[in-house]
Amino acid sequence: MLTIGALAKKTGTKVQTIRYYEQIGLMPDPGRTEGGQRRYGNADLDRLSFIRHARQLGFTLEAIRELLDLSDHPDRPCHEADAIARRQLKQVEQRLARLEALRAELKRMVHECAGGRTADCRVLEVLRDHSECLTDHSEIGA
Amino acid sequence: MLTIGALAKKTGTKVQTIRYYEQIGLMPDPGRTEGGQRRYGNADLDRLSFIRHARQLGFTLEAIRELLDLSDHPDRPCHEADAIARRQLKQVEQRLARLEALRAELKRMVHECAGGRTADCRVLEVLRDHSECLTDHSEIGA
DNA sequence: CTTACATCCTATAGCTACTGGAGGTTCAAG
DNA sequence: CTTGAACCTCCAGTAGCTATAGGATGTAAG
Repeated sequence: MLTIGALAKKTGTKVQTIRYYEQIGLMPDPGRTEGGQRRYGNADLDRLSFIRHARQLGFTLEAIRELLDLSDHPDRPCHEADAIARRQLKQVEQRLARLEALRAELKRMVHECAGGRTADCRVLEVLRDHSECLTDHSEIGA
Repeated sequence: MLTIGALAKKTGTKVQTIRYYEQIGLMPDPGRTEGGQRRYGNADLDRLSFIRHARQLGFTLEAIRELLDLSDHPDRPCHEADAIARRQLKQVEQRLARLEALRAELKRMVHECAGGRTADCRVLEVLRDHSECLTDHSEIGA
């Protein structure tokens, strides 16, 4: 039986994060000691490892909820899990494309900066005038 | 003189977002009509365009605050603006590297899924067992 | 001049995925 | 039996918006 701190260490999760996962129903209510402290077993360790791994691969908590649900029903067909993973892959590829465009633009900005007064700074100039951009980057964020 | 809605349309920003930028001090308090509605001029349009463009390039609002500050003082040396852009470029490159690793892993997962029962699903299996991964992807997010 | 209606106003809450702190309790070692 | 690390709950905060409620304003048509 693991304390929450031991489970946290084993999975590379913060204690608060585990409690948070419990709160939102991603982790089940664990057993408790008489004094009210949480104690975890191997099933909990597996489940949390799954969650953390999926997070590292960029899946949202909602997607992970679905994946866990599928994982809990071994007899159902697996095309749903496949679809979720494909969706994730697509998103990653879109973000990659956007980031590559950003990198090009930033490189251009930085390389053209001669290091004089801010009045002549290419970095600021490019930000001021979108029409100087070569790429589109219309969507926000990355 | 532009209404907030017109300014929003011109810059591809939501009305609420403009009010939010004002609230956090990124946009100045605009003039108002007798009835209390905001009215914007060309300086506001330029400033908001600058902000939006920088956001599209992935700069945080804090970085944008610095860039705007530099932009407001044309006689200062510009190495700070350059440093901010370089920092941003570095971050973008790091994210690119991570996303490329994720893409590889997701591709492998998806391609290995044969489409049977969830019990045999490669997607779920890989998530369950991190040791099956080829890449590291230890940091979270993307 | 009035009415209709789109747009505006403020204030507040919500989103994702956590993280941190205050103030108090429990557990295990010595 | 005492100490002190680790636990507990509850609440607030992060970034960067977005959405809603409930009401006021501005403008164009009749």
